[in-house]
Amino acid sequence: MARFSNEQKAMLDELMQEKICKAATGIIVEHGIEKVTMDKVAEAAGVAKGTIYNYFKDKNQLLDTIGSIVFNPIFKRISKLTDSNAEALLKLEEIARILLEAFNRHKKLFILLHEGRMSGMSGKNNPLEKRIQLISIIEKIIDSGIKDGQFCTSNSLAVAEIFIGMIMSINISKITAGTERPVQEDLNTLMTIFTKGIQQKCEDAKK
Amino acid sequence: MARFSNEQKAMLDELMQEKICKAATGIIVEHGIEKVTMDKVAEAAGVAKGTIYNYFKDKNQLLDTIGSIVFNPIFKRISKLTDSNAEALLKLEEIARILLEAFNRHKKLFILLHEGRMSGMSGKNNPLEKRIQLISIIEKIIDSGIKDGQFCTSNSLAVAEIFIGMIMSINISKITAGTERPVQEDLNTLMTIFTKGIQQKCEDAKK
Amino acid sequence: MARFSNEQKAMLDELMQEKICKAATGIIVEHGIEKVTMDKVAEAAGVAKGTIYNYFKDKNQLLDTIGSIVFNPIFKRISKLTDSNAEALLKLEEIARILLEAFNRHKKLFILLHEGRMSGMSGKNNPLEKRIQLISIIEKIIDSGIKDGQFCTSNSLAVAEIFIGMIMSINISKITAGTERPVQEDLNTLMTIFTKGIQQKCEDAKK
Amino acid sequence: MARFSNEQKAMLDELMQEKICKAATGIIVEHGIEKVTMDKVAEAAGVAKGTIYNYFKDKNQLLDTIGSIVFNPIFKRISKLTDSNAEALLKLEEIARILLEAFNRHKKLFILLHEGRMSGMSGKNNPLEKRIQLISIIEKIIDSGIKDGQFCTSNSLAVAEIFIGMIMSINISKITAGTERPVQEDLNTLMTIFTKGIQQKCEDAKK
DNA sequence: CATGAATGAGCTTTCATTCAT
DNA sequence: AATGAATGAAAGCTCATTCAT
Repeated sequence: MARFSNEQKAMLDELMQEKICKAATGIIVEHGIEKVTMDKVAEAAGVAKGTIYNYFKDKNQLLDTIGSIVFNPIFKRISKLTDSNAEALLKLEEIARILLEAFNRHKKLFILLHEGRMSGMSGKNNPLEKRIQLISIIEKIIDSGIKDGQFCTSNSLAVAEIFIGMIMSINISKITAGTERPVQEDLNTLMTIFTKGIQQKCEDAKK
Repeated sequence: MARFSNEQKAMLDELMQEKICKAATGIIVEHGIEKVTMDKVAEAAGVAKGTIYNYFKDKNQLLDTIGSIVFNPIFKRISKLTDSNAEALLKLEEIARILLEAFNRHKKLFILLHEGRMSGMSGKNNPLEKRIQLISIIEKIIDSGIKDGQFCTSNSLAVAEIFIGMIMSINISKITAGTERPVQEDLNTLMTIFTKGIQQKCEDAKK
Repeated sequence: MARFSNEQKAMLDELMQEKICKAATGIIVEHGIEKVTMDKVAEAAGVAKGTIYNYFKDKNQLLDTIGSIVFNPIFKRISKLTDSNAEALLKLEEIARILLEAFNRHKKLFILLHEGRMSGMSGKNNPLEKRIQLISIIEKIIDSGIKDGQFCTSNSLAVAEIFIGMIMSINISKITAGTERPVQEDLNTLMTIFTKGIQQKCEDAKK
Repeated sequence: MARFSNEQKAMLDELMQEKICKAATGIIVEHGIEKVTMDKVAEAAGVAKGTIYNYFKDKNQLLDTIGSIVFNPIFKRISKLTDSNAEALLKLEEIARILLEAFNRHKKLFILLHEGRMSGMSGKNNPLEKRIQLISIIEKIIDSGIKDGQFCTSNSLAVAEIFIGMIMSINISKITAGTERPVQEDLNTLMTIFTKGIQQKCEDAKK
């Protein structure tokens, strides 16, 4: 391979990583993460077992990478969003949209990640860790909405947890029950409930 | 062993099953499901490894049974509830309470089950399967609420999915983020949002 | 195996350990320690691979045990000797005899151990560690011989190292070159050289 | 590559072999022979893994060559010595000096070789084989010393084995126990014991 | 010739399951 | 029924060697 430039090599590397990740992802989606063995990944990817280890330090790193593929774009989009000065409710709607759309892209993999089944995944890409990050982001948005007088709730953390649950549950059902609805429809249903629920005037709550 | 009547035998059998399940559950809760080995279960239960196989076909059946121990009482309570003629909103609140309380009782075990980490769990006790059952029950309650003019939504299934997601997300956070709030508080937060969200007049929705 | 008493069980355990150790030793002797694999040990011992792990925590412990089998009796005999109040030269001769005889019992294994090829062997049974212990014991005997006016040397440690080297070298040759001489003859040759070398009067040394 | 003459090519080959051997030796000395992998050798030598195979048939041949690098100069010096007509005792002293000094030069590498840990080393450079050669040379010197009336022993082979053992044991201790003494001091201790031991008058032996 | 990605045999270890007692 | 020693398939990982470029 001495004939390839660094650039080309990097591309080939990436291609290989992608091939292996796709193979592993396929197994996860098809049979669950606990059925992922390096042998099967190798076979599915059409490479030798040893080859995987040329691209990933070990099984954990492979699974981590798969996690990153799902999570990184999501968090990048959400980061951009939170930095903007859109109003709170719009931000929340956008987060919901991002998560619903991301699901549509990654399908079954997404729910497995969300469910925390990726026990092999270490620290920074641990799905449960990601979930906590997400909730924290949402909590802050809700807090800012309260400050602006848009929302009224005495427990923004619980509300954030609830909000993320609403979204994820829709995603989970799309897999486990095979429900098929356009993202926009789900987004409307979800935001209608949430908006009404949280936008009430605080006086109402006191009654 | 002709000394024992069939009845007595059945009782002994049940006792033994319980002993083994408790041992296994202890390990799950203490160290996570992936650390459950038949050796450890046997040791914790104070029986020989082979003995477990006299009461459970295999490891999967053992894990299944543990799943049942958590889910059965929940579904029994919910069944009773749905058969009653309480009004829809009250039924939903009661389901939320049952699930939030069940979690408090079973703690870590519950979330492991919910998360679907119980890879060994087959069909009928598969947590995801249970989730679908639950959603179906909730959907029917919502439908009846719509018929009664209490609720207004064009997609009762999606709303049911959202409702279950709200509850489960709170439970998940109690483990993963260690949040500690009284069940009643969470129930209030949750029902406030949901009630406002769904109780809207249908005219509002049409606008 | 519930029918066996603890005593009988212990005996069977010991027999099994012995069987496995012998199998492993055979491979070491025949092909060298680096060719020892758990597969081959299992096959040679006529048991399944997993069975070995019922008797030894891991490969290291197996190799350690083999080391102990050789070293423990030697050190037990030598301990008894050093505790006695025999005169220094006699003690040394006895140590030489013990080591030469031990070799005859353990043949090729012994030299491999001595040579430190047992890289897999951990701490306490590391052959090189044992060698150091041995040298330390001999050094003390020489020191006591000096105090008694029997020996004259300015560096008892170096002499101890030399003494052990003489013995071991004879043993090594018995394997590598296949020399066959009665232990007593080698002992005579060895002690003649060593005695004359060290028993010189100190005045001689000063000249 | 027609630009290089055969001679030049041979020189380049040798340079390359040296570079690779040095890299491998460095790893052996630094981390032990069991840590030598072709990857690491290639990296340390600054060549590609495949390149090594252009200069060495396989890993064994590489290790063999390293052995030669240590042993060849030793045997060359010893050869010269035996061909001379110095008297026997002087020859032996010189051999001891050569081996003690060689050790000081090659340190850890030397002992690894001596210990036979170089499992990969085949026939002619097998350290144990070298040891046999060495003993044979020493035996002949002793025999000539007997003929000259200098030495008196009934078993020159055993004495040769003992002599080599004395030297090697000192070397081994320098590594394993970290003893540090000047070569000359060890040489004195060693030769004093050996000389007195073997120079005895034969009448003494007969008593 | 040099390269280094790909290979796959081979390693140690785990553990669900069986079955003689 | 109860036992637990024996089993061996299967896992993750390493590394000497090959070979297309």
